[in-house]
Order: sequence, then structure tokens, then C-alpha cells
Amino acid sequence: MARPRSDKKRQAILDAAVELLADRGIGYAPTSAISSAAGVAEGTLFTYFKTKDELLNELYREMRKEIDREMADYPFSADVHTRLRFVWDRFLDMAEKYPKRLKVQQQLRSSGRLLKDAEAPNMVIKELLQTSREGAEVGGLDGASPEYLVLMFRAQAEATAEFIAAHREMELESRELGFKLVWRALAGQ
Amino acid sequence: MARPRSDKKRQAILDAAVELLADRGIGYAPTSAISSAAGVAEGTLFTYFKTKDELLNELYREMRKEIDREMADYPFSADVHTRLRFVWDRFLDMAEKYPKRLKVQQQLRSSGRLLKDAEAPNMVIKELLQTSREGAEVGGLDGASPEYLVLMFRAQAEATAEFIAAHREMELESRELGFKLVWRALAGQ
DNA sequence: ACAATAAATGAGTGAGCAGTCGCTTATAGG
DNA sequence: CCTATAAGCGACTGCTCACTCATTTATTGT
Repeated sequence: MARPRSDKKRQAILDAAVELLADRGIGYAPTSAISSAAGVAEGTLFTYFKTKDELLNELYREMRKEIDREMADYPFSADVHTRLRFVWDRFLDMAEKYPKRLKVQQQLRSSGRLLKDAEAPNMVIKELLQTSREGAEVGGLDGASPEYLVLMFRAQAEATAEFIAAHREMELESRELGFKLVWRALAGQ
Repeated sequence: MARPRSDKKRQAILDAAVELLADRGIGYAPTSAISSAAGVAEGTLFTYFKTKDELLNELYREMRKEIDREMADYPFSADVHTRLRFVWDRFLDMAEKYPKRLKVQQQLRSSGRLLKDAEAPNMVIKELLQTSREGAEVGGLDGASPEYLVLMFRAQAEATAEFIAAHREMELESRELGFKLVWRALAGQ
């Protein structure tokens, strides 16, 4: 019986937030700047997100959801090497397509402002846990904690994305080299 | 002919800054809270650091200097494996002794508030660059960019420190496993 | 067309912040 | 001991920020 909220406006706010958070940092990106970059009034931002912290958490959740979406055609039944490589490539695709998102994710993770549920493992991580277990068997790392292996994998992928962002011309070789290193580490060659 | 500045007070301010930045985040740690945690007046903070940004940059530089100091007895003439392992262990020692510093370093690096000179490679990084080159030869990665290899090394070390912080009881095995992975990756077993 | 509802707006508000300043106090050199 | 100098102090200032609210506007169901 009333005016509905607009998904477009909500998305515009989230997109503007990514830009400003990446460029200025969480504590230095005012909600007023975010709303004006999104093309809405200051008050409007708060009908979509009750507080700035809620916006930050929601943004983090949305970014993770989109990663999950990107991984939709994950080859569940392929061998470990193929599955790991799939995640590796999709992750780097995303990082190149939206270089600011990675930065924002890192900022949010080290900000202490994320609720626990926002950080809960998503589909990709769950799948990686399983894959890591299998990879560990292959590499004789049976005793290793899968959580740790996933952390290492992510660290490598993020470092690679960071390097590629700074050296675009080395994109392909860095992807290959990076995965070679990861695979050597996990599976022992 | 006048009252000298006190190294103790300067250090107290830097120490208090680490605590508050780690707990609250850069944009949410007011200088007033830092000065009072350090036991000095608000104005005093600004006789030691002209602005908050200068404090942040100085803090980052000091943390790097202390890492260099920690690496003072680096075994320059030992073999690659020994040297890498030395850096690995010292890094993790520091991370366990001062868990908040690592967090603050990550925050500062992703904050966009560091001047370029604060981020210039320090002694350890320069040494790691050289070591990585040699490690790459050992592992048949001769074409690889040493900068990239160093980035990967740091990423692994930070991930390991993070994991150990969350799982103290797995400290020793994580150190071993982590280095095993790094060495496998770099040198190919 | 109309009434009911909620979105949209942007000036306003109170809190909190980085940095200042006039004053007090400690220290070094003479 | 005395004087010059700068450290130390904390109330204060001007500004910015997250969030509110009275009003206007768009949309929906009848």
C-alpha cells in the first residue's frame, strides 16, 4: 500500500561504499559522502541501513555472496587439482574485475567492526576445507588442520592478487607461478 | 637551556597507540584516548607528533625498526634454508610476543595513510629478496620475480601468525608445518 | 480518483574529534 | 641561584560526523 524500497538504490549505496572505503578507509569515509556518491539523500542511506556499522556488515555479506555466485559452476566431482585451480582462477578473476573489493574486505576484517555471523564460512570456504583435506592426503599432510590450509590458500591468493594489481603485465605468469607454488606446498609437487 | 623531551613518554605514547589502534581501529582511536592511556596530557602528544598522521607513520617506522633489531644476528653466510628459517622463526616470535602489532601493521598498510618512505623495504625485506632469488634457483623458479616471492613469504608468515594466535595449543606444529609448506613451495621439497 | 502508507529529502542536532593556546613547571647553562 | 627556554598541561575551539525529523513525494490497493 506504499512506496517500495528500490534495489537499485540499495545497490548504488553499496557500490559507492566500496569506492569510498577503498579510497579513504573505514573511519574516514563519511556516510554523507557515501550517500552523495550514490546519488541519494543522507537520510535515505539510513532507511536502507539503520547504522553505518550495519552498512559495513551488510556490504561484507554481499561481497561474499557474490563470490559464492561467481563459483556457481564449481566442478564438485573433478579431481583436487582441478577444483583448487578453479577456485584460484575465479578468485583472481574477481580481484581483477573489482580491485577495490579486496581492499575493503581486508579493511573490514581487520577493523573489529564485523559481527561474527558476517565472518562465518561461506560455501567456497566450506568447499575449500574439504578440498584441502583431500589435497593434504595427496601431499602427505594428513595431520594438518584444514582451517590452517585454507588460511594459507587465501593468503597466497590475496598476495597474488595484490601483486598482479601492481604489475598488470605479469598477470598470466603470476597466476601460473602462484598456483604452482600453492600446489607444490599442498600436494608436494 | 630547556627541558628535554622524554624518550619514555614518546615510547609510552607509541605503546598506547598500538593498544588502542589494535582494539578500536585507526579511525576510531581518538588521540585523546591515546594520550590518556599513555599517561600524558592531550597537548603533550602533539609536542611529540605534530599530527595524528605523523604519529601513525612514526609508529609504523618504529615497528619495522624493531623487527630489524630483532633480526640483528641474521646468519648471512648460512645456506638458504637456514636463513629463511631464521626469518620465519623470528617473525613468529615477534608476532607471539606482540600480537597487536601485526594487526596494527595490517591496518596501517591498508589505510592509505602511510607515506611512501614509511613503506620502503627494510633490511629484512632486502635480505629476503636476495634469499628468495637463491631459493628460486634451488627450486627451479629462476624466472620468478623476487618481489612476488617475498610477498608470498610474508603472506604465509602472517597467515601462520594469525592461526597461531587463534590456536595457541598448535603453535609448534603450525610453525613446522607452515615452514614446510613455504619451503616446498619455494624450493620444491 | 483517492486514501493510506512508507520512501525520499536535507536542514538540523548533539556528540566527539584533531589540534591550539595561555599558562605553569621542569631543566640546562651561565 | 637565576634566567631563558621548551616541555607539560587541559580547557577550549571550530569542525565534522552519524543520525533524526518534519515535510514532501511516489506508489499501491480500493
